Amino acid sequence: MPAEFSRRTEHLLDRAEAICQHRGAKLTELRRDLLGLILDAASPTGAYDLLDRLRQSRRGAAPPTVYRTLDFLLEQGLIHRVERLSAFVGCVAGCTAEPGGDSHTHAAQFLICRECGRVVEMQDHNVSMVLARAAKDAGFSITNATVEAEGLCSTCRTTPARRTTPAERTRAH
Amino acid sequence: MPAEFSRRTEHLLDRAEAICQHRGAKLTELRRDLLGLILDAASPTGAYDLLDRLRQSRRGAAPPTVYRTLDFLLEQGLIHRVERLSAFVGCVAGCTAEPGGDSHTHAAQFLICRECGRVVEMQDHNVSMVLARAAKDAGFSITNATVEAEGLCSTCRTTPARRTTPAERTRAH
DNA sequence: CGCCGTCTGTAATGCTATAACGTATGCTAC
DNA sequence: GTAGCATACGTTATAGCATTACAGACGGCG
Repeated sequence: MPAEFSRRTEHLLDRAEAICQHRGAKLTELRRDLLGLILDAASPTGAYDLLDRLRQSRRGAAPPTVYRTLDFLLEQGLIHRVERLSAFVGCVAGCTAEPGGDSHTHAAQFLICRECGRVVEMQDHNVSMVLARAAKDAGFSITNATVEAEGLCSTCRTTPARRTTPAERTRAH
Repeated sequence: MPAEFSRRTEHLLDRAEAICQHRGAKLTELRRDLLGLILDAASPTGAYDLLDRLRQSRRGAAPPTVYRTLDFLLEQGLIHRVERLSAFVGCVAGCTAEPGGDSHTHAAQFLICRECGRVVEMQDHNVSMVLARAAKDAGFSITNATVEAEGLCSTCRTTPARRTTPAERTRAH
């Protein structure tokens, strides 16, 4: 049976399902469950963490189960991979796009706070444009870019440092 | 005994050694050898590939040998890590900086051709500035950014596709 | 029905990175 | 000189991330 998620997540899942359907792709129960786990997590989550959680509803799950499903979700633009963390995070923009929307790839940038570990997703057009421009000057046409910045978030710059653990971040909401 | 490298690489190694000395860091024989291997390779190289090559001059080398040394070289700005490839590449700018130069971190961007696999390093100020600006608007101060774009290089856009193997790229020059 | 493509299960393996502990060497202070 | 300390490196084991390869299940379609 399908897993249960927060109201917000269930809503995003329904939108994602509509988007997939419109594209002729199937958001199967497995895919829906995994996407739900990712969307419900408060921060980027590793593949094996997801596997552990997935096993609570699917006993037989194994690494390929997760990686295959992640590949699908990445292709559909419903999640992102954060390279520096080897972790995956939901893409609200991808899940709420108009079902008719053409491209499923949109440029994102991630800001990772080295103090509290929190990750923020930006979708800044200037960044993508300037990067594309610079690449073009080098004779290069970009299809897809990874932009991940490490630094301090506004909270951690102004308050005494306190690093949250991954577990704290993961289950919050 | 120290390993032997191309003329160009030996020259870069000498410069790197001067830079380290100026900073009070020691470019030991191990570190020099590994940096030489990285600089001599024609493309980003994985840690275990480097380990294999390193063993030709150091029988006892093991993963920590390599990773510790890579950490040192990264700290000194003599190499970069390409996240998308889990691989390491020499930084000519880092190896040729003025020994008096202050910061050893300079922003770099990588362009990875998905057809031929070649990687180009850019150091575009606009990209760093626009990214820093966008982050600031989100209340974030960047210390360090990963920018890696995938796409097609000028050659691969104009000629029939022909993907080189990692091995071909690695030993070229 | 028989074929084919997609999705998932299962076992094994490979690649990337780190932990933990030991040894050697060189520097500084006394 | 030697005690104390820091740095560099050796060695063994293990943790963490990802893929290969093959098999079964299921649905659509000629």
